Amino acid sequence: MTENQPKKPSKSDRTRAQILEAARLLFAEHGYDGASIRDVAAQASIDPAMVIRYFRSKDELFARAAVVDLQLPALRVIDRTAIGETLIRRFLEIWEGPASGPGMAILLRSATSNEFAAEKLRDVFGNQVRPVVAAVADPADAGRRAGLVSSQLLGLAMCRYLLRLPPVVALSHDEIIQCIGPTLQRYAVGEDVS
Amino acid sequence: MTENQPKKPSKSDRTRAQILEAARLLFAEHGYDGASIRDVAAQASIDPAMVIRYFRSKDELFARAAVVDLQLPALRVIDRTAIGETLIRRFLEIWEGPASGPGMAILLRSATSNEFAAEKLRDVFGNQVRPVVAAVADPADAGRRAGLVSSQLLGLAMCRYLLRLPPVVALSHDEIIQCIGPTLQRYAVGEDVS
DNA sequence: TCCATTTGTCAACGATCGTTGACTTTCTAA
DNA sequence: TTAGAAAGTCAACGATCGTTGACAAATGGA
Repeated sequence: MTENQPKKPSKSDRTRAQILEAARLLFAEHGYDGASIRDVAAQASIDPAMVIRYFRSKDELFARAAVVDLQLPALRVIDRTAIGETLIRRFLEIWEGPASGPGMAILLRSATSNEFAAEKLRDVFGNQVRPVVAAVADPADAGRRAGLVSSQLLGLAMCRYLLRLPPVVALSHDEIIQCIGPTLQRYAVGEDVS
Repeated sequence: MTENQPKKPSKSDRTRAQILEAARLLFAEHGYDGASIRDVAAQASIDPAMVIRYFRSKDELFARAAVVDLQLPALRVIDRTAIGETLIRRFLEIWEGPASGPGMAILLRSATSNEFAAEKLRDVFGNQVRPVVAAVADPADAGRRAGLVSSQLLGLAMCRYLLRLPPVVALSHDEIIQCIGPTLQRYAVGEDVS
């Protein structure tokens, strides 16, 4: 036994990983409807039947592929004077950093026409974004404030990564931080946001 | 001849209008892929073949349905101290007013997985939003400023009308104007937006 | 009234989709 | 070495899709 994992070093769930990686790539690029199981199989150089064998259905495959962890809890101990800049910096890491996967792209790409993706995306902002805002603002306002923050971040993602609006794509990281950061700051802790 | 139109008072392009209305409703609700020609035909209480007869293909039907006129040119003569509030008020009229159709919803619903819709949406913000911003700001910055404005407006539309994020849905018109207006104001003419 | 154009109906086509089951190959443990 | 499980291959199913063409009904001007 070449043990390093808990129980199974297991030979070919590398196939499983290949399928999942191919699925995440294609779902992020073309959405739930636009990426067929046959496309995923071809991308993974494998038989379409194997996709169903490893994941029971396309829905289940999508559910496995659309996993998002923004890793925001670490921001709970942040000073409220820099929450806006911190949020937008984390946003750029999530979308363009090497570590984070295409989870958010997968959700956002399909959320407009797939109710499961939409619900999952609502969960992300309800369970991951909102707690962070609640930690720096009056918890009674956290809902609205997190919603405002989400509207700006989601719109930026739409314009820059999905719609690829040229002037938004052209923005440098510093420009984004300088332009969007203050907006998020105001949404999160601004006093004029009733 | 009961002439009022140029040539044809024409009896049954009311059918044509019925089909188009049904298509706009379903495209706005379920997107390009989610609304089939058979669905549109059923919604219009008509045979699926008629949809193809009146519009040559589903693509052409979508192109006819996805027509958007934000009617922003009237804003060219606006004082730059209230451009933010003016924009967000117009936004609410477009999305919730009785006159405006579901054109924007149609585009936004499909733009993430349909390249034609994406290109059309880029056109809207390039040919309709950008000129307005260019009229109140340095034309050299108009591209970036219009992009920022678009990111906020598009994100708000996503959260409120498509994703239906509860805290964003719950916002009143006055709250939206109070929260989003200053953001748009800063994006459009703010001095710290390089 | 009659004929031609328009308008609508119906069934089917080819393609693609998710999914299934039978089959063969490969690997592993006794 | 050999039996059995695991991994992979293949063809096909039923459903849905956009689209087409043949045909019937309705309409309207001569």
